[in-house]
Amino acid sequence: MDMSTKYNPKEVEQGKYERWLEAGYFKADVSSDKEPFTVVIPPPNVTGKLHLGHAWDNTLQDIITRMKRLQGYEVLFLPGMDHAGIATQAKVAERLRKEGIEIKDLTREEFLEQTWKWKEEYASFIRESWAKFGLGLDYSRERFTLDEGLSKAVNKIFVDLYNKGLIYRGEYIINWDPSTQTALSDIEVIHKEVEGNFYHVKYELEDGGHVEIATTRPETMLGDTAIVVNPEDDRYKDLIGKYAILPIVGRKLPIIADRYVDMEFGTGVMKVTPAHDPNDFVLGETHNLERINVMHEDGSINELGGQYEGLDRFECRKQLVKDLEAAGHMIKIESHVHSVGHSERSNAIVEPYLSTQWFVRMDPLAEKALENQDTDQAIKFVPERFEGTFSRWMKDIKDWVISRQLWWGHQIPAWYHNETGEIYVGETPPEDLENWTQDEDVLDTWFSSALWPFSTLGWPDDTEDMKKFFPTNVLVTGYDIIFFWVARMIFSSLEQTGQKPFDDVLLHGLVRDDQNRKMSKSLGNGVDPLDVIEDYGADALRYYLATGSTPGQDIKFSNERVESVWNFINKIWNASRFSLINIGDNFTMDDIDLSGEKSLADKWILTRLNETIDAVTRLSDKYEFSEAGRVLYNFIWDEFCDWYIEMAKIPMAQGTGQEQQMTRSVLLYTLDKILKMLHPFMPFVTEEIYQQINGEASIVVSEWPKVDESLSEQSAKKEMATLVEIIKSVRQTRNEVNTPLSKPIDIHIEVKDESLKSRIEANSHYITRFTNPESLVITEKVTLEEETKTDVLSDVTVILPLAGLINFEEEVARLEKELKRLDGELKRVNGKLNNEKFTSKAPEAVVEEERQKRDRYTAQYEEVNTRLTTLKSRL
RNA sequence: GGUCCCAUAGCUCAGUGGGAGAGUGCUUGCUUGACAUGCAAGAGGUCGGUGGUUCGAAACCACCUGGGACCACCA
Repeated sequence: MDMSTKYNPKEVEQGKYERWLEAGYFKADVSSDKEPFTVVIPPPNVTGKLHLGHAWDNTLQDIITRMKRLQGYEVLFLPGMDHAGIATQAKVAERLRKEGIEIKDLTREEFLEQTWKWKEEYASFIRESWAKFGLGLDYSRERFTLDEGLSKAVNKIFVDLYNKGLIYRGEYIINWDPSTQTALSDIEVIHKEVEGNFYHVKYELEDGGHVEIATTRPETMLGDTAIVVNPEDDRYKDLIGKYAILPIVGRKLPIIADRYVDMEFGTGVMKVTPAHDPNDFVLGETHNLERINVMHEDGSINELGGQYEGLDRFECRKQLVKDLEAAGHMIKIESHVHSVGHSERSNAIVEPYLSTQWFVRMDPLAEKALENQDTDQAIKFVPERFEGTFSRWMKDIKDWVISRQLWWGHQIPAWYHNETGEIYVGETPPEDLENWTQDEDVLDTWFSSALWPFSTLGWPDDTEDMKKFFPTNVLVTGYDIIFFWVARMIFSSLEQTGQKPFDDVLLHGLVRDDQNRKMSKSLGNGVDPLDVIEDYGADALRYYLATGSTPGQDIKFSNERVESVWNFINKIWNASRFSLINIGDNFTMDDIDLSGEKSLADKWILTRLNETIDAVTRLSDKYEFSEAGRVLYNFIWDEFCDWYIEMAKIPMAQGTGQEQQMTRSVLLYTLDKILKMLHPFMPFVTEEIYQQINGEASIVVSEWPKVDESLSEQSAKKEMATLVEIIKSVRQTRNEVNTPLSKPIDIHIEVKDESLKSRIEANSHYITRFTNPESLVITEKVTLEEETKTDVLSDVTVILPLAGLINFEEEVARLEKELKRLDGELKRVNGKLNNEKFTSKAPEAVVEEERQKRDRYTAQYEEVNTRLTTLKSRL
């Protein structure tokens, strides 16, 4: 045995991960006949280092897979990373800019070369973090969303969907980020409440008079092509079919009617700008209006903006407002809070923009995904409520813009004929390639992430991995990416493989700081998981993250709690030290023999161990790790350490050889099961202790504990409960009368039941051990003339003669209070039992429990009452 | 506007139909031979409010109050 008195995470963690990898414990064997269990890691972006959210996510995956590995499954925990198109491109561009290089001065190839370098750099940071976290990943199967196999899958799916008519190209209003100059999907746009203005502009009518139109984006009026009112609106009915004049520009705008207009809102008159607003775009389509796009891709005004050409959109707004005011066209400006879309990545204000893009037709895919939830193939969401989040989103989903005007990503497998303009879409380039030009755009990152559970296993090829490890078993991720990722994996997998991508989805929340703010780079409030590991060790961090909240709830990061986990691990460490010291060097797992005569402590702890194994297994299967962790914590600290080990010290100090052997067996047996149950939560320290016991053998590939009913004895629990009650009673009194354990006192225990009396006598050495009596008398009837403290317990009465230490009157008062309490309990219990509705409707077990309580309280009441009477007679 | 989550001890949070719990903090005592990062004893809660369902509600339902998240095209 070589263990310091203090748990040192750095020493413990040193070198373990490398040894696990060398031994190949995490390598999944496709030819194994064991049942497979598969988890794919949610691929982190290669944009930066891993944060606490990753640590949490990965810990849960690792706990699940380590547990399954111990339970005899062929486990595949597959690692990989995401190229993260926009985010990575932006980071690389930023770094280049710092080096004085502008992205537009590079060719596509040159830029990609730089980006691959970046990717390699960050990939190694990420792998270092995974190692620190202790993740049991099969690196032989590591994937990257841009690698060859995955690109093949992406192309195949693009072509398939195109051929099925589920991917199309067209000119529509999309969300445009003028900063990164790319299209964005709806969910990449973050809406924020912004203090803006409502500009009320006067549009003169051709025939005289005017209408008042309110807008929040006056610069878009440069692209107005109509005025619209509600056909039912009496105020404006007459105007329909006439013309208004666009201020400044002077264009004639037809006044049209459409029920879309809300008569109650604003002035009830709306300008229509089909090229710069999604609703106006739809109006433009139904009414066949011209689309005038007045902006360049960088958000500045183009030549169609006349005198404003070249101005940035917000500069143009200012200038236009000035000009409208000068021309007497500005009626009023009201301040107005409204929600404005911002780019998730660049935070630039998103411009609704007319643009030619590629889209996925969502309705048929969404329908399939929703229908699947009504079959026996339904995906189980944990917690359940997120299935609602998923289906609500799927139900009114819009088509998905998948093209991005970037370089870093999967270039769209579409080619345009240089002369005819004909489109070719295929997995391989057209044969006469010199006549064709490939689409410059790449696909949305999430298009490839959506294929992750099967593209990583070799799909579309009919690989052995696909056959063995797909569908995967559980996907663990944050609820914040249900739309981005989970939903898209589900419809993609159902469409492409005909199977669900995973059986279960376990959703966790977000990591927040101590002020309950989301941890983010911009706030600078992020906590680096590697710093936490440096201070407390990976095992403490993992246990904290796994048990710090329930599924779907956010976690408020607390250093204090991680520290208290460190204390717990230190406790485990020292309990193991005790065990190892006491079993000695020559006793091993093979020497465990539980067939001989066991002490009460042995029987009790083995019974409780069985119950703990059962509970931890059950709770973990339901992903209730905080409960499983609590059960383990209580068993280990409160029962194994505080009671069993203390009791085991007796035979170890003064028992016979046989008794010592049994104690060694039970100690080691229990410790072994404890370590195995803890291992998924804290892999490093459990491995260290396991190897202290077993030498080279690794706990990683050991076996999950099983309940052994032959070791359970329910009666031991009851006997133990009585002993604990007696011991606690004495301790309590010792505290009250300020008599430390070092000072022996006389203890009398009155037991009316003969068989209970003999059982307590047989175990009196435990009472002696914990209470340090001068004399211990266990008898049927105690009669003492001196002053006593009397504690009436469930089955026995503890009487301590404490002449001079306790006050007669106080003792009487205490007993009276006790009598009153028992009286209250009795009234409550009798109230229930006398209620016919209770006895007839409540389950028999519950009624029986109440009856037993009544009997116990009655006996206690009588006992206390007798004592009290005696005591009073002496006053 | 719609949907969802949260409200339990000073603090952080478990507990989802039959005895109000843990960690931490606080009080008191203890150099007990694994651990003072520990041991023992203790104080501290009308489980946000109101009403309902039930023999029985912290838990289930409705409404209300307060906090938070997400979704949504209101010019």
